[in-house]
Amino acid sequence: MDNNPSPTNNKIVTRFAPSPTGFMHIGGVRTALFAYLYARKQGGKFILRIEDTDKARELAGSIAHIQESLRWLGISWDYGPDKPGPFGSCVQSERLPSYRAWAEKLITAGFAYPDPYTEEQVAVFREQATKENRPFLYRQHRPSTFETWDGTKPLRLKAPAIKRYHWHDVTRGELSAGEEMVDDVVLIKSDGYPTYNFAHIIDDYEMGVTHIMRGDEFIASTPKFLSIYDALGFAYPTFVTLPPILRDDRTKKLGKRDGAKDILEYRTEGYLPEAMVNFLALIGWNPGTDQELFTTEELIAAFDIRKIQRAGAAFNETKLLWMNKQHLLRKSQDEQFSYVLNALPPTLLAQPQYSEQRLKRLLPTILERVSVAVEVAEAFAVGEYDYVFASPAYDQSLLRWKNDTSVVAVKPRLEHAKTLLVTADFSNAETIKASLWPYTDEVGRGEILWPLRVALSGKERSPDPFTLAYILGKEETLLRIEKACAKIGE
RNA sequence: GGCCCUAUCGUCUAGUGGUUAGGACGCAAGGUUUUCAUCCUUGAAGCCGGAGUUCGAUUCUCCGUAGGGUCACCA
Repeated sequence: MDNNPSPTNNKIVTRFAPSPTGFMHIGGVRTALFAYLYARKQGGKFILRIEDTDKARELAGSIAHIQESLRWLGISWDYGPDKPGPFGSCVQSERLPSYRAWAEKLITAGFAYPDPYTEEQVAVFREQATKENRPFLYRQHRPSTFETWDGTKPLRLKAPAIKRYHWHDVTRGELSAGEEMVDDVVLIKSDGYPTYNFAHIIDDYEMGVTHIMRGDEFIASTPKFLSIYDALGFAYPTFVTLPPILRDDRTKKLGKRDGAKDILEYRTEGYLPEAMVNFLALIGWNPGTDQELFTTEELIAAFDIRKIQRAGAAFNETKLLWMNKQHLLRKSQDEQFSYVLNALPPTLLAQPQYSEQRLKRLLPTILERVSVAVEVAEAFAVGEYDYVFASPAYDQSLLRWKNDTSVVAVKPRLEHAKTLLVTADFSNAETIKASLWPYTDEVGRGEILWPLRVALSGKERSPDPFTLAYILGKEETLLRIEKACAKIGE
């Protein structure tokens, strides 16, 4: 139970325990994040444990990939595959003697026995149960006498009690499940590796894990776990069930088979790790206030497991985009500049008018139109900013303001604007605007601002002419107006 | 099929035995001294259904309904 734990309680230990079977997606990362946030909030420890007890499903490179994913997000671990703890390795395949020792104790105590059946025989039992529409229970076939375990057969738990189990869950309250959920589960497989059921309990015990955060798919099997705790004589840890993350359409849980992306793909697309962390924290948790934008430090300070949601939540990429933009806008100018620069095609630097200064002046314009780096790349790929780094080529009829009958009418206005700009102060868009403003009042706003903007950008849609003039600088601005005027004369 | 979990705008969510049910994303309209974008304002949009308890239920209870999970020598 979570009885208002002290913020300096060093005894809090949480863990994230993935199996190295591929990349990490949103769901796994969110579980890791909550365990991390809680440990940091409580001043406790966070362990990254690798559950590699299924050799068949293991995928080479997964461990490194998982670590890279967490590091990208700033989720740091106190003990992990690269940092053993006082309890030894954080990789289950390196902890086999420990599982073996506990298994022997259970055998001695009469709580474990070798499975006398072949896999085929057990499969027949299971098919029979399925055919009869009842849950499969191995213990209904438990042998009356136990053989000696030679390590070649699966070792099973002899469930210490066939009963309804009750337990407390921080987010779900009082839970229970009937005896049909209690069974003689496999503890050690015939290949000598422990099952998840057994190994995670031994590890959590030996590593001093106090709070277990995990998805709600584990609620159903909790009675099986509790039987094992009881047989081993371990006290139960605190259970914290996390709500599932659902697909966009809410039809099912987000999973790898249903298009869940590798979390590192978001990095490739240019999402900021702090935005991703902020976003994930708010799926299934809330601070109880209206605050939505958090730094990771703020999340740690605000995190409270009692505010974890019960219901499943859909993953909504549109809001992630918005959140990324908010975090991007809060970055320093230097950080924003390198962010944008990294997203740009290398060919841009070869553009005739490219300069760092011009790109820097363009920066606010870019950032107010995109949310993430891939959109920056896309904007440049479709030529949205071509005019900034090369003289625009365009149809002169575009220069005509809608109130003018002919494009010729705008020429004298552009020429006058040019004379005003010759003496204008170009230190920013506002000063440029000030020099032009009286004249726009005189001839009409659209009458001069539209053709001026088109003369500078060549585009139907673009930033305002003052901003454009500032980005281009005085020399280039005057040159482009001149060119536009010349074009009208043709 | 058994067992278990869940249910507030389209989405993420706040909230209470009596509230005009609040915020955010998205959407729509208007405005911010031309267009696009930004920004601001406004708006549409919700308590799954039925009983019960109660003076009063979105809130508590029960029954439905819907969705999800689970019943491996996977985790």
